[in-house]
Amino acid sequence: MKRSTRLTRFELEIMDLVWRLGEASVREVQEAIPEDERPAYTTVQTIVQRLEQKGAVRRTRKIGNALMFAPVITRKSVYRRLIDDLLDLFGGSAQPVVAHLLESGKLTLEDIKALEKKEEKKGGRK
Amino acid sequence: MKRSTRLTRFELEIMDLVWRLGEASVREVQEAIPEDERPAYTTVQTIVQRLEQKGAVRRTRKIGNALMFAPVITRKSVYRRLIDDLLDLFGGSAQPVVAHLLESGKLTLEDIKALEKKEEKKGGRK
DNA sequence: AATTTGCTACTACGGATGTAGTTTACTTGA
DNA sequence: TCAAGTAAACTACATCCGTAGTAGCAAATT
Repeated sequence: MKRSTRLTRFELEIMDLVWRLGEASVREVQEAIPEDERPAYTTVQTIVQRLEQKGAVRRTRKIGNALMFAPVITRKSVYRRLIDDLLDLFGGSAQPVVAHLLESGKLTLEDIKALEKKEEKKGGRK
Repeated sequence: MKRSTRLTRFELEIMDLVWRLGEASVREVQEAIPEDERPAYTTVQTIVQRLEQKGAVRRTRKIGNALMFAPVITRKSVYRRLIDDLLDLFGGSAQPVVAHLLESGKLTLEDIKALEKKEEKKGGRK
């Protein structure tokens, strides 16, 4: 399987919107960005084009004279890539990452317990 | 406190070496890179210079005609920044990150149990 | 002292990224 | 049908990053 492309921060933000909207025009994506940080229409357009080149979204149809775009890659695959990249930086070990999360209070023991349960359930079959 | 600078992948790799060496010349850093992926001396030099500009390392002294460099920022602060950045992409929640780690087998329940213990010990005081 | 060696400083350059203006083409309302 | 409004395409551009060459100075060696 082809290794999913690496997306930049901004591309990620746009992808997030496309994922949420399911299918959207450039204009719709742009207007989904909070007004106080909304970039120019053409900026969003450029990013969407780049996402298209990277195979992250595709054109679905045309409404009026606007093209509609839909996601091609899944949130999961992108997230996995992000995490894998981070792990590489940490020498491949996940433990320090979790340790940091705990330390900074971003993750609580309760969170972990909840996840454990979920994981245990899944663990058996597979 | 000033927000620590964002380092690139390559800068991170170089920092890793500086941290490990404690104090080192550009040449020493370069030669600490595995031969098969060792970049040109001047490439490493450029990165070290950029790290210096970013305030990540500083010149300590001169040995012969070579400058020595030492880390200014800590591994911990950089790691924290990396993780915080990742969390931002995930909307600030750590849970999906850990869920992914578990799912991909990068993290086992044993790892978590070990971390839990460590954290519980620390948890009380603080 | 003169030559060689090694290091620093400076310069360069292509591709990626964030940001957006301009031109062209299509749609739709009057 | 013709103008007004949008949207797509194309072009632009500064900055960052990875990568490295070159010039010049300092140190060591003969």
